[in-house]
Amino acid sequence: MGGSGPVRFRLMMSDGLHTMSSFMLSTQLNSLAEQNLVAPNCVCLLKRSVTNVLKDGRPVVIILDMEVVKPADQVPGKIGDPTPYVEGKSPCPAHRGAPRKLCLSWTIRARVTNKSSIRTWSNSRGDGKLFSMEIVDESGEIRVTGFNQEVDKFFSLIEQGKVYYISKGTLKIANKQYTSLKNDYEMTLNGDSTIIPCDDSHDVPMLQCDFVSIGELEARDKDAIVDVIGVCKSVEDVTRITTKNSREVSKRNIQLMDMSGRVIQVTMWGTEAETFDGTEQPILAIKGAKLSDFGGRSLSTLFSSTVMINPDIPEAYKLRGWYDKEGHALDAQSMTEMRGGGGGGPTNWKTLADVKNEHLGHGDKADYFTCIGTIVYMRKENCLYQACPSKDCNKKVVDQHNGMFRCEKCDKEFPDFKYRLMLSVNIADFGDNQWVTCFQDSAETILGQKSDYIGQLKDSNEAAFDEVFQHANFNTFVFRNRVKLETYNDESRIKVTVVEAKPVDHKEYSKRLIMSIRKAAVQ
DNA sequence: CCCCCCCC
Repeated sequence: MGGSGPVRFRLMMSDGLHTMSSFMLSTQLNSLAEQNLVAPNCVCLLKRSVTNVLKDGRPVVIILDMEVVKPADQVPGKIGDPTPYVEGKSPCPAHRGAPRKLCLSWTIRARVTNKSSIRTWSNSRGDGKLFSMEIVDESGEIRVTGFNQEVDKFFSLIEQGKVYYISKGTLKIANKQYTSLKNDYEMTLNGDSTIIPCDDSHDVPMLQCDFVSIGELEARDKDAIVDVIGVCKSVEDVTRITTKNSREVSKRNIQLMDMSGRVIQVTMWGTEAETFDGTEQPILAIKGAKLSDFGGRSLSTLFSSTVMINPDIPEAYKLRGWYDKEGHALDAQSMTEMRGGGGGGPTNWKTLADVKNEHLGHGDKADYFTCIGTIVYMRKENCLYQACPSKDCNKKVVDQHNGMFRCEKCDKEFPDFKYRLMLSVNIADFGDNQWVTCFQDSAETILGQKSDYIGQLKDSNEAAFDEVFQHANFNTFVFRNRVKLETYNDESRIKVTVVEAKPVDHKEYSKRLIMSIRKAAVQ
């Protein structure tokens, strides 16, 4: 049994003729042992059991339901003179004295926890179609695959969440590379297999997860398949991406945090990404997520992953309580570090005073931060420059005063130019203010107009040009900035360049303020 | 007998 699972009790049982020590209590019967109801020499009635065969061939009988018909203190001692049961050698009364043989004519009763869609393949070894499912009973879990005829026979019968009697499949060694299921075997349905729905199924467990702490993912191998549970601390908007195979797919990143105090980025795909609502910071349990080394460590869901939102399991309630009480206020460190500091990763929110107090930009590399800022002043003088008209060249051109404009970078003269923006803006928040430089895109966002139109106004209608600036003043934006100490003429000063300016998402902003207040209240 | 699982 794995190190972190519940205690498992092993029993030696005797039927008066033989003893066998490879009995195990299923965990829901642990209380029988813990309360000493099951004690040496008590007489038990085995009502339900399943037999598993270990890798080395030894059978293990998992006791699913058992009644103690006579407590130990009412039994004088050992009954009979039993000898250890030896597979294939000990005579077995139930088989009229013939050696009992463990054969694989078995039937299991298991719940389908995950069912794939039908997939086709075509390679050098042939082609065909298949579906697979994950099933669980009291004793464990296993993946089951049906090919071709078995797809036709069973696919439509199977409903995720339901319980079935399954008999006569072929077992083969599982390739651990593709699964987080705790079973060394996988089952393939064959021509003899039968699957029959089971209606009385309340006692069959739902799903088995072996959650790995997020902090522990650092030590796991890339491409490992893991089960995780955490709080969806924050969620990014859904985006559409085009894959290498030119397929379009929806994608959404979330930040998942657990009691290790660590955060990891999880990417969800397709419909799951589109419909996921993380605004209430739900608990997310994922069975079979793939660990990637992107950004250090990050996770991605697979077609085979099972994503559960606010699952009804103890781990989820524990996490919820922990997060609401203290976890939310933790300065959690992410396992997923974003390169360049700018894109995609967790946002580095700062007030303008923080930027100065924490000496951002004083290190070797530039720092990136995001702030809420209100425009209090813009230098409209020199905010436009005449740039090279060729695509992707924004170099300032030199007016040749003969109707031509020269680009040094392209080493070419042009009869025209394009206007580009480079706007100095003073932004303020509640505590401080800061001069920042906005280039083309962010300047256009702030001014609400395209640069060529602004240039046109400047040349033809100064009142309208001024009006654009009047209109833009005192608006508030979210600014993502790059900050770096710059030295010239022996003088150092902080230079802040706006990487992106976007409108304030007031819902998100309010949520973050509430978080800050909570955090301040705890400290 | 599949094992594709995407993007930065």
